Amino acid sequence: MTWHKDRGPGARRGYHHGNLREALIEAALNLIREKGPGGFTFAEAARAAGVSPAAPYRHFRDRDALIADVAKRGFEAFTRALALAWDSGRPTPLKAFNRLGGAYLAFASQEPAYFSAMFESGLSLSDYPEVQAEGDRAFGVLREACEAIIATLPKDRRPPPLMMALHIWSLSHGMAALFARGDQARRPIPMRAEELLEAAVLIYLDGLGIGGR
Amino acid sequence: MTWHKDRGPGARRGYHHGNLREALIEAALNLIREKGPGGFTFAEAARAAGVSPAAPYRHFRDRDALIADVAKRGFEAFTRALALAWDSGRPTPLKAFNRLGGAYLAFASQEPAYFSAMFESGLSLSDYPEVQAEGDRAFGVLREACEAIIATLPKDRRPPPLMMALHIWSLSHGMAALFARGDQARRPIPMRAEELLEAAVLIYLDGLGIGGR
DNA sequence: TGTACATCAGTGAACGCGCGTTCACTGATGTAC
DNA sequence: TGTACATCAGTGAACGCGCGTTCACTGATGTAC
Repeated sequence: MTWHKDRGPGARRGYHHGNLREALIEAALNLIREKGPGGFTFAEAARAAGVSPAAPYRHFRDRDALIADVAKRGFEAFTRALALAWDSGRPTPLKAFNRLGGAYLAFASQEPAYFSAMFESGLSLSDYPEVQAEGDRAFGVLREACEAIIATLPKDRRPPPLMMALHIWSLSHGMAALFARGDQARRPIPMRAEELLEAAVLIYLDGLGIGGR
Repeated sequence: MTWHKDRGPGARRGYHHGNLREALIEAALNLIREKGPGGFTFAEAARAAGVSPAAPYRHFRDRDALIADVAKRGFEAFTRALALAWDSGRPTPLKAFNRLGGAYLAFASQEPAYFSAMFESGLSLSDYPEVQAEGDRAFGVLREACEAIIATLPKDRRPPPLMMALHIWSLSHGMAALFARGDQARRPIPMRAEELLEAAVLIYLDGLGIGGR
């Protein structure tokens, strides 16, 4: 057992932190979770990481750059969660599709800090193309799923995949942002958001002529 | 023409502002529009209104109280816009329903400051019940519209109105927040958000067995 | 119609605070030979 | 394997700034009689 290999998360080695970049991001997530994306400061993140207020500048150009990094990581985690839920459409596209919606809501609920950094931080996406790119990858999972669903329809009744994907995204996102988010801005409703979304998706798919009655 | 009656908006009478409360709200809207709900300060609102930094305390307990008032007014305007679009379901519930969706998107696009104060300011709704109440009234318009649509269905195929209203709200809100908002957080898509929403609503209604093919 | 007075809605100076950022610096780490 | 040196990733003190909030105050307005 040596000092160097066995320190836990957040422990300090001495003069050099060793993992400051990660520690700052972790601190940012905690602060955003508690106070929203507005109530997070560079200085406080430094303090939480146990480091002088000048240290973060070795890793991030400024406050926005840190938030952008958080948003990017959020989208990476989001993409993983969605892809895991979709699981290439197994066992059936329809079942997998419903899992996908559930995963969207679960992410908003369990990772409110990521969620608000990704969607409500006010970052200009054009200033941070790498964030946008990760967001596009997450959307790609959704679109892929829509394409698989569409493929089960006869050729003359297939809707444009982009349109369908944007519909499903809007529906899921609206529900997540209004009723499923994991912070105090959640609006209470007398039912489970997962079931609400599932019902909406069923009706929508029915409207497309899929599954059903 | 007297000095007292003819001053324009924002003009000062002298020692007493005469309309400070309104001026502060107007200033807050401008600041939120430019910098988001986080980038708005009590002090700057006072400056914009041409008044000392202590003056706002005569009208608002603190910064949050001002934002809450902005959100409340936003919901009032929103309710009016939705009710106007719905127009009691004239000439037909279906046509009016589509106008309603358009009005939702138009509000997000034309009033981004209200929109973000209402939905993204991080206010705890339970701390400001009057904001929640106004939000509920806006939702009431949507629900009323859904009930009118549902009434056109045979009795044995009517979905629960609350469920349908929450579906439509989620769909509209997601689209507004992602693709139709009037600020820099809007995500560009290669089609008009209004048409995208209209298509989604048609498919959804079709799934309910309304209108159609 | 005047006058005295209460109330209202501002002023402006002051406070303590935390933030973002910079600077010259220094301890720790990595590498060339 | 040592040693010299370059580079990296921190320190800590300092700065100017704007914020929120308070305070005793005062000018303007409204009202009772």
